[in-house]
Amino acid sequence: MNNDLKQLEKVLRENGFSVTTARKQVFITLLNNEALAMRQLVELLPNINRASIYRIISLYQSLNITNHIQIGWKYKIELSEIFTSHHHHLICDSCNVIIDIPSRSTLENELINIAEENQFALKTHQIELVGTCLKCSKLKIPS
Amino acid sequence: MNNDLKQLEKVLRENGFSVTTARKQVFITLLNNEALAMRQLVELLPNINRASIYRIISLYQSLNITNHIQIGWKYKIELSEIFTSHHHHLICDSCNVIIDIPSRSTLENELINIAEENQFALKTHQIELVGTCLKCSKLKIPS
DNA sequence: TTTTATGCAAAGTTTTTGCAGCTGC
DNA sequence: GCAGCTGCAAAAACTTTGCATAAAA
Repeated sequence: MNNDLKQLEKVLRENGFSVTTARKQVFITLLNNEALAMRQLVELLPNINRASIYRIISLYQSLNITNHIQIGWKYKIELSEIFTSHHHHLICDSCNVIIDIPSRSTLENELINIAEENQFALKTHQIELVGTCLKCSKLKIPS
Repeated sequence: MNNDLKQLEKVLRENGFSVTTARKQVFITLLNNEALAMRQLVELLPNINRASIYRIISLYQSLNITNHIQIGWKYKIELSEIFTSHHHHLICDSCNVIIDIPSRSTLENELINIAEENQFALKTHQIELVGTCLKCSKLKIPS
């Protein structure tokens, strides 16, 4: 069976939660897609009730299975670094495309230092770079 | 007159928007407070209509006067680095306190490089470190 | 069989919209 | 005076809740 799915089951069981069809389906959907808005998730899973999807994502948040990423006023859900390689985001403020970029150790170490200096037990972090992608920059009419 | 307020007026005028009482009040409220949820902003400004506050924040977002910062499912609004010194956030997942930390050039340069490598015209960025603050770590009952 | 999760329907929140009237320029 | 804002009220979108039923352990 899929390795990621095994990992999901492990996390759920270790924390005393059941492994259900709905929870697996939500997980698989996130695995097969880029970051999704709740609305998209609901649309992609018509056989699972809206309220259940909210409850599942809420659980996943608290178990650190997913992350929220902020895009302007809205947010999207993606699997956390337990399941995807750790990365950061370039977000185009024109076309809203999200480009995943792998992290690098210099950056990561810097963050670890900052946390230590503030006596902060770091669990996770997010870096979002907001700007304009090459395609949109080119499209822009020069003033 | 307040220097920050002058700067606000400048940004508004340069982009062809009027300087109104409501816009100044929203700005001053953000200036005098830590990051605020929309609901708090609405409560702090009972004489300005809810819808207007949304419209103002929406405008401020697009002019880069404010930023959204993500806290779990929710977000808060704060003034952008035009008005506050550029900083990042340590967010405690237990008590939700937000600690502002000044940035450092090594970190900033690293981000600039990443943007360049991806041919991305960087406008702004956010870094959130999520974990547990010293106080909450101490409170935790060892298992 | 007992506990835990889901579906459904309804309520609660948050955000957006259209339009009339007021303000800033 | 005109263009652009704001207030108001209503709608739309999003999220949460309680309880009956179904699925997991």
